[in-house]
Order: sequence, then structure tokens, then C-alpha cells
Amino acid sequence: MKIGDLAKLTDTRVETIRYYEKEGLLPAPSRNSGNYRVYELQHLNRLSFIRRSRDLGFTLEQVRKLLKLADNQDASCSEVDAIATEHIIEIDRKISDLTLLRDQLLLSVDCCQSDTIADCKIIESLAPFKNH
Amino acid sequence: MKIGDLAKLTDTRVETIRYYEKEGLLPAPSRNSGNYRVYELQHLNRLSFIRRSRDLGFTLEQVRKLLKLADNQDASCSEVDAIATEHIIEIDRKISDLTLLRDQLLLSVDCCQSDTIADCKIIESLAPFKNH
DNA sequence: ATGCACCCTGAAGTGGCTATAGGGTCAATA
DNA sequence: TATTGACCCTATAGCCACTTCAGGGTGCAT
Repeated sequence: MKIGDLAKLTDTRVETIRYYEKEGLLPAPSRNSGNYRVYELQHLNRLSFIRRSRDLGFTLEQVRKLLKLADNQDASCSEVDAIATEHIIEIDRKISDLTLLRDQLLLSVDCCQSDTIADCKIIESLAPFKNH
Repeated sequence: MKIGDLAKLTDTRVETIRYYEKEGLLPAPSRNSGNYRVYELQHLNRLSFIRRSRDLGFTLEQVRKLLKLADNQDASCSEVDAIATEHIIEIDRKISDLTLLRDQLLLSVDCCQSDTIADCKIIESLAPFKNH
């Protein structure tokens, strides 16, 4: 399988695959006579794992840890649980931050019935003091 | 006012203030005999506006536009409204993405009652196929 | 005179890619 | 056989919004 095929199968850009290789997330595959990368099923599996993890918002650093843990089938999965739980907490934090922020913005936008900047409630909500 | 004072008043790092100056968001202040930046009230106002906008999640590019609009008191505020509304839509998108993602993760974590990686539901939910 | 907190500049690093330049490979077609 | 065009290669720079670092200067108190 060539890099383009792998890219299509995993919905990943070719450059991203090469980037993962450089970062040590994906093992360097063998090369054919023309120096093209040749991928096997194991690469497809590993890249799918990485992409799925990234889609779920894990950082590459977290993915690195998850891969290492996944490789060790006999190890305890408590560490996996810890990473996932910490990630959920982080996501919850983001959601509540964004919700607060959204409400504040909506308030300004809804209130702004004026025509000019001078009376614009949005600008006013950003300014520290009245300009006069 | 020296840069450190301005930093404290606006809860901004000194380096960030210099960065905003380099980026043209904050006008270059005058200097004292020792080449230290000397800030006036207008700088405090402008930096506060920038920080508040950033806190609300606007990009620096959006802040740049908002500042330009805010400077022109007679202009129509419809553009401001457009920027803010587009931003709210963006935030809504992020919130719903994160909520979906959170639910998926929670499902895996709640289901994982096993001890070893081999049976870990979280790892399983990331893996594309069963490893056997 | 010395210490220390603060200030200066310029360059490089962060994450997670994406884009660009400048080339090589390979299979199909004219 | 020559050529086209899709694909591949490497190396480097760019993106955002800063942060960090190296290597120095200033200013005030002790």
C-alpha cells in the first residue's frame, strides 16, 4: 500500500502521515525500488488508532501514551482510564467556558439596536471605560 | 507607567504587550531616558479592549477589525454585529462538537470495568479492528 | 559597591499540522 | 518511444498567539 492509499483509507493528508512518522508515532515503513513508502496492515491499524484518538480531542502526547499502553496487553488499564477521565474533565471545562462566553456575547449582540459605533453595545461591552 | 505596571493592571504578560506592539495592535509608546517604554491612559484603555476581546475568544485578526471599527465612532456598527454573530456561531459549533465528543468518551470510560489493557473498553473504542 | 528587580532586543520554540520549492517515479497513452 | 500526468520524495518555512531564552542594560536600596 502506498502513502496515498493509506491517506484515503484513514482520511488523513499525506503530509500528516509523514509528520506522524517523523514524530515517531507511526513506524517508518519499508521502501520500494523507487524509494516510495510501502505500508502494511499494521500501519493502517496504528494510524486509524491515532486518527480516532485525535478526533476525540486527545493531544499527540496523550496519543503517544495511549499507543504505548495499548501495545502492552497485559498491563493494567487504570492509566488509560486516568488519561481519558482527565481529558473528559478538560472538555467539560472548555464547554462551560464557551457557554459562559457565548451568553455574554449574545447579550451584547441582542442589546445592540443602534446604528453607529458610538452607541454600539458590543463595542461598549469590550471597552474598559466610557470614551468621552 | 512602565510595562510591568501595565502588565499587572491588565493581567497580561510583559512579553505579550511587546508582541502586541510588534503586531501593530498597541501603538508604540514613548521611551524614558533609559529606553524604557512609558505608557499613558490611552494605552491602558486599548490594551484592556484587546484583552477583553481575546478573553471572549476573538482572534487577533478579529480584534484588529474591532479596534479599527471602534476608532471610527460615526461608522455603522453592522460590521461589528456581523463579526460578533459569526463568532457566536463558531462557538456554538465548538460547543456541540465538544459535547458529542464528551458523550462518546464517557461511554467508553463508564463501560470499562476491566483490569487489563486486553479487555479495556477505552482502548477498544479507539482500535479499528480487534487485535487477535 | 553590590545586589536585585525590573527593563531591553532578537531569535527560536510551542502544537499540530499545512504549504511550498524543487525534484524523482511510474503507468498509460499518442 | 516520447510524453503526459498522477503520484511520490526531501527539506524548509509558515500558521496562530504567544512563550522562552540568551545576553545584556537600568535604577533604586542597602
